[in-house]
Amino acid sequence: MKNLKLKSARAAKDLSQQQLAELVGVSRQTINAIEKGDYNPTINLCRAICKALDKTLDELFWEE
Amino acid sequence: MKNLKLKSARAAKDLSQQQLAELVGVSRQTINAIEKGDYNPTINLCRAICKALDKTLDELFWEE
DNA sequence: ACAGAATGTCAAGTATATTTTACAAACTTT
DNA sequence: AAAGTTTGTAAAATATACTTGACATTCTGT
Repeated sequence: MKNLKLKSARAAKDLSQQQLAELVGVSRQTINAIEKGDYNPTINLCRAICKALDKTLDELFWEE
Repeated sequence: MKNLKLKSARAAKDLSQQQLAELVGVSRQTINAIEKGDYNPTINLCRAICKALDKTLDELFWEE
């Protein structure tokens, strides 16, 4: 399922997928795929994304 | 670095690595490696572990 | 001390996360 | 409307998460 929390946290910082990708050291397609929701990133990448966006794991990656 | 929060949360539920592995559907070696800290699990596995141990991502997998 | 369970670790294989290249669609600005 | 940027998506290659099997070590109970 789509990760809209990530998408909106990124928007709140006015970053493009490309810019976030560079900040965390992955490709733009990886960020796109995570937002699109059809995959399963590693915890290290999730942590890097959280730090870049000033959020926690629970805020961006928890789901019931 | 070692994940002692996971190790102690597992101990608190009185589960062996083997039992936790079965609960979340991975091998015992995978749980062992995560606790040992020398690798980088996927977020889906982290979420499954959290649910099995009644913890959140921030509680078990956040690090400064 | 012995037996059984739990843990640590290693090597070789398989599954899948991530990259690279590339192109099309949508949105923004001039 | 044209040009530039952002996003969506796909296929092939590479890196790495995870499995399987096996053995040694430590811990627990009898």
